[in-house]
Amino acid sequence: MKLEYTLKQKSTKNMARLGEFTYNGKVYETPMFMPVGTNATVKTLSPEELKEIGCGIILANTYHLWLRPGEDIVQKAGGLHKFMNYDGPILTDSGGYQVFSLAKPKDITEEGVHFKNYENGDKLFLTPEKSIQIQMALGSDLVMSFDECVKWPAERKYVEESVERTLRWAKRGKDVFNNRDEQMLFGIVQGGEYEDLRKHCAEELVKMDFDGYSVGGTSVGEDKKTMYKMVSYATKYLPENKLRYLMGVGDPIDLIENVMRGIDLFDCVSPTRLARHGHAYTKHGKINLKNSKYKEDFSKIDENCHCYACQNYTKAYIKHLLSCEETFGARLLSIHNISFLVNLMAEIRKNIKTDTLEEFRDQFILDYYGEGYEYK
RNA sequence: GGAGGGAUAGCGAAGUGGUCAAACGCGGCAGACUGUAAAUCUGUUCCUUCGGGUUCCAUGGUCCGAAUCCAUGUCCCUCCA
Repeated sequence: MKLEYTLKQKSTKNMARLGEFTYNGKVYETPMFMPVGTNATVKTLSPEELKEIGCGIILANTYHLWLRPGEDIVQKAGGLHKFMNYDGPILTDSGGYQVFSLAKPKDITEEGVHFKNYENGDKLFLTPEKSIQIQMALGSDLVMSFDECVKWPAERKYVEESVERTLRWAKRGKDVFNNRDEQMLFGIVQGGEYEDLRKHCAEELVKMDFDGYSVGGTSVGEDKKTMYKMVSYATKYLPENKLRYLMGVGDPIDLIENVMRGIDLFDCVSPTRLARHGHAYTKHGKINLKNSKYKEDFSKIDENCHCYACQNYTKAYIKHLLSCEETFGARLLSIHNISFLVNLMAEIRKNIKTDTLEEFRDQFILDYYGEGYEYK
């Protein structure tokens, strides 16, 4: 059954919103953070661990699963949920980010985008229709339109053309999707840092009436102030009764700031990638457990954290695991980092209820960055 | 006892007269990472008051100039007895 969003409460001071949806009989609250599992697995973690952490929606990637193992195989397996043994909601990205990360400008055409398989050199061509068909075959719950995630900075003229193309692609994808009962389709707002382009893109998508809306083209190298503007320019024109998903954003402070700008869903590779690279989020900022100063530090990663890693292991032990390149270190840090963001979202929701999000943000910044923090 | 080979920065290993403070790899120390080509990538790694100083087993020598050539010594390895 299609997941249905209900708006429960709005802040009186900013655009923050509290909402919920039910999936397989379980109620999930938004705003929410969604960990990324590109290849139908959140790197190093099992579905059971994800549930224990308190994750709701997780992500998978159309592009990667299309190439390997192929959507037909996932379909034969009984769909993505069965294939990867995750019974919570799954969102699939459309391949739009790979337009940003893998394709060159000349590879982008009106019809679709040419890619070269980095594994074997095969020529690939992904179209909006194909992306939606793959996602339908995968059976994810939240399906993303195929879009162009534009680099930053970009010339206004280019962004203008790109937005129009992304709108045409959204329409083409939607026609193929044909309002399926069991899946939601999201339109993606692009438009770079240009307010009128964001507005135009949002309004045109809303006219097409999607099940939810994403804000894309952020976290591509811009400074935080610019990112926040991009988000405001988009959410301002989106309907209140639909989910809004900010794609690829996961820096802790960005979660708070963008909830205040009306975002419900976030995803980011940071917690898992940083974990594999030895870093941990803490209330007092990000730390690098590989640093020699943790060699004899027998304290928890974060005194305030109740995750499995913090309950049972010390910094010194995790540092040791990282030094030996033992995979358990990356797992423990992945558990911790995702927990940190999941817990942060819970704190955010609590503060929306009491309408104290701004005070919460100010205190968070003070704890995390110390005095004199400036948005960069 | 005899014959040969070798000793280079924390480790492994290039280099065999000037362009060598010495490639490269590992290890060490840091940094980066935002819809994952990422358990990856980048920087740094003799000392320094940034002028320079002291290095390639040790000592002596040849040469304008030596990690590189010669002599002696020390240690290690292989083979033959």
